Amino acid sequence: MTTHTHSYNSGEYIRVDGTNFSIAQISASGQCFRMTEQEGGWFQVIANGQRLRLKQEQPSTSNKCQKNSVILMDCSEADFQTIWKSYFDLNTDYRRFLTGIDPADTYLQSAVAYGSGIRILRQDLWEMIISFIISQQNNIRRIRKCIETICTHYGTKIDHINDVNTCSDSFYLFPTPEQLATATEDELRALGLGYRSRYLVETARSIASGEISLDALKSMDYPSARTELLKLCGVGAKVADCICLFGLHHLEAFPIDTHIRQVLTSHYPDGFPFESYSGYEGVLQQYIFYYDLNSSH
DNA sequence: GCCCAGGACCTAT
DNA sequence: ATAGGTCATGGG
Repeated sequence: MTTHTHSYNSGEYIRVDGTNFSIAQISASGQCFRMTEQEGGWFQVIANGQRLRLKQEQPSTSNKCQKNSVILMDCSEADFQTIWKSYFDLNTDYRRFLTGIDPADTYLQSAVAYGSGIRILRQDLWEMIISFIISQQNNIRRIRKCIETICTHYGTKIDHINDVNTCSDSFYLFPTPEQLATATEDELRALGLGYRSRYLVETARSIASGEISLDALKSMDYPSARTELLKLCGVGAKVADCICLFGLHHLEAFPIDTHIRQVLTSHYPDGFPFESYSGYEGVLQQYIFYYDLNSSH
């Protein structure tokens, strides 16, 4: 992976080469709900207290393999090195997870080939807790909508002024535990959060009060963190595993939702070979999920 | 109208 | 322990 810095009228952007990384696949993989497609092939993600714009350049040759494409990120070299490189988990070589699949497992081979370019992002723990409480018995489109709603009502507004044409451009950060703890159940229900409103209020207060410590969770191994997360209202086995995988980067967490359960029963009637992929089961889970959700096979 | 969407809680056995 | 009913909302 190599980077090059370029400047433009009011800042600089980074060209990243050789990442084996697909923005579109990450965006569609249902792990990062605040990563959205914009016009002209650009995406944006709001994370780490800021907004990043990014775009994948199509390879000029007829080879459309995204592994070798270039990614543009609207940020400084310093921010890329200290923030975004880690956020997108670009220091991890995913080939070691994907090249050792059992050749006889044609379904998993297909899933891994279909989703090559997906990575497990290193997202904010608190944001993952709330996001995946909202995700239960819900579809991705409405999950995104619900999250944007609580961001605009309880999160900090960030204003950007475009010097060229003086049009304002603003976005909202994900609310802090303290900010969300000011919400009432009735407020959230009025905003369309439904029966999950009570879960959000109680969990926000558990975290804001320190009853459950985010820092403590970050220092725990997977089994301990999972057990601790199950104490939160609205967090069951599946949501706890999503939080462990996406918010704590415990790659051995294997969330079993409706899609995964159906794949396991139809393609692995004798059991999924977890032992063969010990330590990174969750990476494969995400490839199976993406494949099942988007390939329409 | 019915069914489903990255399930969890509550209650009754 | 565990099985069944209930919970909001929006789209197909």
